[in-house]
Amino acid sequence: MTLETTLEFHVKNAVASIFDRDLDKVEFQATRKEFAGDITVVVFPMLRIVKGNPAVIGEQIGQYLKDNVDLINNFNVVKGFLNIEVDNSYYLNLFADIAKDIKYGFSKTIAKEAVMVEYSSPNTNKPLHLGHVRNVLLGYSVAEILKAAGKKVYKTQIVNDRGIHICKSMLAWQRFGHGETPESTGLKGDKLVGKYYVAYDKAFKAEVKGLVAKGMDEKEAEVNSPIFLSAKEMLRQWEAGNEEVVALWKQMNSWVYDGFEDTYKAIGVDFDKDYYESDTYLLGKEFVLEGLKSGVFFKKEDGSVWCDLTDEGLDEKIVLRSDGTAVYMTQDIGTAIQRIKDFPDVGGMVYTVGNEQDYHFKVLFLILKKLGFSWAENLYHLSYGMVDLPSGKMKSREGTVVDADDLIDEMVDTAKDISKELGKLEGYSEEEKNQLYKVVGLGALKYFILKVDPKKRILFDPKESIDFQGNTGPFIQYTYARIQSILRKSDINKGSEDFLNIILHPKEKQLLKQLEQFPQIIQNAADQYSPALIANYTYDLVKDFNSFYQNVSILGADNDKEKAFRVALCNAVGGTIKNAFGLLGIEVPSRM
RNA sequence: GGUCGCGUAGCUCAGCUGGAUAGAGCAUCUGCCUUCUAAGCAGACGGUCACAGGUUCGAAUCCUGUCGCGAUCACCA
Repeated sequence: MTLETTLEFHVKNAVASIFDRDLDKVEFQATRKEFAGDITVVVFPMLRIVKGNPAVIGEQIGQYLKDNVDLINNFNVVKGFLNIEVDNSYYLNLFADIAKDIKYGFSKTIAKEAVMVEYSSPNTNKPLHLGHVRNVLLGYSVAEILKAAGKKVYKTQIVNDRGIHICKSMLAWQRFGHGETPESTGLKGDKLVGKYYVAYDKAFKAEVKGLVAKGMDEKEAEVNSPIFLSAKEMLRQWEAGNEEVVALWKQMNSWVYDGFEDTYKAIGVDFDKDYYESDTYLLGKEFVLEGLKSGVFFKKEDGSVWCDLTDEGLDEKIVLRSDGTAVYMTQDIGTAIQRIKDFPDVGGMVYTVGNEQDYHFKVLFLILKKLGFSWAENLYHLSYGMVDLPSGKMKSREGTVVDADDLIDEMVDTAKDISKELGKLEGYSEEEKNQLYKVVGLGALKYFILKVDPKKRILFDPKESIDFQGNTGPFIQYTYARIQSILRKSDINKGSEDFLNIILHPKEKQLLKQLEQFPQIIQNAADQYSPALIANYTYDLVKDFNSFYQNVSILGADNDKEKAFRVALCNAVGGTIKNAFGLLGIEVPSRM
């Protein structure tokens, strides 16, 4: 039972006993630090039930609690706020439970019904950039948070492997590539393919320019450019199953997948199952035709198929072109259905996709409901804000992207520079050092992105480096390393000590209050699909720890019992940092 | 134009379903390494919570309108 539920019970009793009235709810908040007390009851909302002066009512309730509840030592009333001082024994009992639980805060049960979390939906014509990094970090973290909150989770990605975009790269490679491969060039596969996507665009623009010079209208020139027509023809051949085209498609996509795999590995994320649009768009078409029969969709004169959403306040939406080919919506319908076929225990899905697609997912979910799938009630679009540069949106074709691999390398280099300057790694092997630089560099990057509310856009200025001080990943990692150092030096065995009559230092009590909140924070983060809540909580915890660390001597405590308690407290805080960061996909170092 | 989102310190961000004098970090300035890692601690400076109304005992938070920024409204994905 939490402190609030216990107190709620007693406050209700107090009101019943003093005023002969029944309260349906008691409102709590943390006591502001300028007042004495640990938790505060807000009296104002009670005035509807109990008439009178809030200060007087608070006084009466406070006195009742002090007289009747062992847990409560003292109280004071400021305006309508009843500040309650809770006996140390409550916090020490709480600590006894926390200390022996290595997964403190995590749900002890796992739901039978699973949720599938989709994150990352890359196109196979270019490398991953900072926008993908945010997507991947968010999705991975939310998946971990849901697990910690007791959900069964499958992680998945959807690879957009078919369409005109990849044909453009293929065509350019055929024309200008001279048979280049990742092996022959030493380039990562995705980088090589991306290079030809850019090459295509360059050739395309040159052709358009030429046509415009000959007097053609620009729009017309774009549609009639020979290289664009060739790309379209290649797509037609692909859909017709032309062997040579399909072979090239497989070849170039496999290069890209190898490249993606390296990047995912560097970031430290994985998937339980990959889906490819080339595998699911046909299933989507099937269900569109079925929906046409059942009246969910209708056909226009030109043969295109639509869904009428005007009753829901939206427009009509196309689900199949007049030539019978699939659109984006078609394959998303197919992919969703395929996933439930593959994993029958999935009862809902989370789509981690940028907020530019809010409308698309609104429509997709409505359509799936109309098709009558029960799981369609439990779909959630984890919509996140774009990552923009000072110059505006990132554009692959114009080369204004922050490449994922480059960014990771830069972060690791920065970590290395700072670490060397500080020179605290005596005795570490080169390999251990390099491993540490990665942990810290990635920690800085991941925390930088995850600490902000997912729905807000992020402005990333490549000229300003990501901080390693203050509210950052490295600061938290550093605190963890400090704790490990203490644990290494302490000769205490962290057995089940009895700490119940320790006299708590205010800094210790503050830490225990902070630890108390962790389980609820995990639940909130899961309910709101927000890693930012975990990040901010961890920062608050770490700030409190550092204040404790700097103001209270741990290994120099007055007696062994106190020392043992402080070491155990360090251990609990360290474990919580590690677990919380695990939810963000961030590792913690034992030294730094 | 319709719809959706955002607007908090010079900069980057917190602020839970309304509660006390709106909090952190960075930057600037002060102190603190003969004691457990100074990527730290303690402190100073910095605010008309875009603006105007409304609801309420009480509004950064809820409602309406205005302004600004962004996204979206394709037989693109």
